[in-house]
Amino acid sequence: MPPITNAEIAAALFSHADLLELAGESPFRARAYRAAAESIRDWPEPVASVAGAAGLRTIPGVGEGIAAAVTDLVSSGSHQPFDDLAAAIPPSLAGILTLPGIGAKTAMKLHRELGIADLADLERAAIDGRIRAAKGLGARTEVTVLAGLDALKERTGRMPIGSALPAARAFASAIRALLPDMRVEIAGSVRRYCETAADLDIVVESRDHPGTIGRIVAAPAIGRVISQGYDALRVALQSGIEADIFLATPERFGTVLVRATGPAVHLERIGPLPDHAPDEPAVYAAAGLPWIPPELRLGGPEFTRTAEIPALIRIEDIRGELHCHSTWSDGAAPIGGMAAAARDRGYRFLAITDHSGGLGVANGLDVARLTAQRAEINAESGDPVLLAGSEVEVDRDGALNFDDPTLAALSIVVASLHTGLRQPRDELMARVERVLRNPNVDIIAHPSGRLIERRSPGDFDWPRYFAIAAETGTALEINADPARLDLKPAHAEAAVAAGCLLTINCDAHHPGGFANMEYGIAVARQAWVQRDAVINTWETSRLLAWLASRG
DNA sequence: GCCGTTTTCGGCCCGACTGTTTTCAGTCG
Repeated sequence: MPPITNAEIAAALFSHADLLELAGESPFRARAYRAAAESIRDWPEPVASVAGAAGLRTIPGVGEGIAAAVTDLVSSGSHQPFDDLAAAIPPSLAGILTLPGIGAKTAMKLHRELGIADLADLERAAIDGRIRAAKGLGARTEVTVLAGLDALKERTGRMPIGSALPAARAFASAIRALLPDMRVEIAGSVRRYCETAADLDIVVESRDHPGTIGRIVAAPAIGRVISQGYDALRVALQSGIEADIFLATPERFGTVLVRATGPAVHLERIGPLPDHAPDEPAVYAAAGLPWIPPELRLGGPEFTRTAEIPALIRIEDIRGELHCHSTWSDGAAPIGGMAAAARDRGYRFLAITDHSGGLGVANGLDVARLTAQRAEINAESGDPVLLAGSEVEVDRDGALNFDDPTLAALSIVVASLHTGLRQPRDELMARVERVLRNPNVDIIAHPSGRLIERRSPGDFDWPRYFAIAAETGTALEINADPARLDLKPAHAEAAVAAGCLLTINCDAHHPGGFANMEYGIAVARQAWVQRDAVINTWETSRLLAWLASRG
């Protein structure tokens, strides 16, 4: 029997966490299992080969209890307390917890009173109108369930780029360490900065394919080999992520890299690829084309708009960020720490925009704390220039958390809708219009409210949204958090075409959060955005003048 | 169940909204 992989251990812990939640155990206990599961899934080496409980406990989130469970799972594939709970509550029931509005209590009620054990049972019950038979549940719950099931069916099951790209980089580094003199490049949808990826693709330079494959399969990050050919290999990593590895001789590395990067619609437009091109520019040159950056390979506009490519925004154009958080609200670092991180990136300005009081869970600021914070911001060094701001919560009626004099006293105001995103279109649009028409509001953050693969965007009337934003001069954000990527490329392109200004921000909650800028830049480039439309590429003086000209 | 050095217990996200009640439990961000 092959040793259990990190992904399999993590799956057992995740499943137990769900069952603990259903069983009504302490939510902190369930959370502890999930935290340990994530740590183990992402551990760079096989946890099965980590020796002893003491070794296991060096993994963050793994303590005495979970180390014992993992030891059992490694030695026998099972752990008695897990099996006992799974016998009492069907693990498939956890599937219905993914529906918005259905929590552990409701799930158990549905199980006990209606015999529901999985999503399919629940769907039938909702369609038949049987959910209302359960005490405390009504017709509205049936609607919620059916809407949730619809949203679930739209999920792709792919991993977000924010997980896929770091995983690809880590795996590519591991291969480079085994093959120090060979080129190793990430390819596929990850290289193209697609918002989700099904798997990883890696191209490895090789002069001796059997020998190269022999060295790669020894990588500790690999959980098992799925299939193996002469010049290709498909593996499942310890994390459960699957990866295709393509071998290429130096003479045809470019050909293989272009093909492995795709997508098919782009390759079709290029036509037959040369058999032997050592690098990508040679492939494109053979087709009479300039080299096309991977994120622009979409199968259409990159062939007709080649002249625009050099003018597209680049990450070096970004001069600062206009949306970040500190320990004053839900950030992990004090203002000075965030400023230092921005300084390290060469930024000239940084807006501190902690949450307003309306978002209680995020330790939002009231007016008194906002005033105190402004004093702290003003006491900072001035490199980068700090702007005292706020991420102000928009209430369900479109009112902002702070009154106009308070907003006017801030250097920058970022408005956000975090709640009520499922309102009908006319209510949502009325809220947004009220916010856009407030002259104190400079930026709308993550305009659609979507969370990729987790929450659908609000049902906004986008042409109208962009028309009003263009009229009021309010900048719309491309939120670079890979869980959001909001605006998405099509909307960012439409916004600029309508005359809107944009800003690309990481919404950083800790100093490392600024590293997400590359994702936001990729979105902007996919939207064919040029630098000048993005206000945080502007010189500090121009940005300050723009802010001063507003409310 | 995990964590930490103002630790070996007490905290860990907590307040608003929703749908169902008839005064509130459950869910979510």
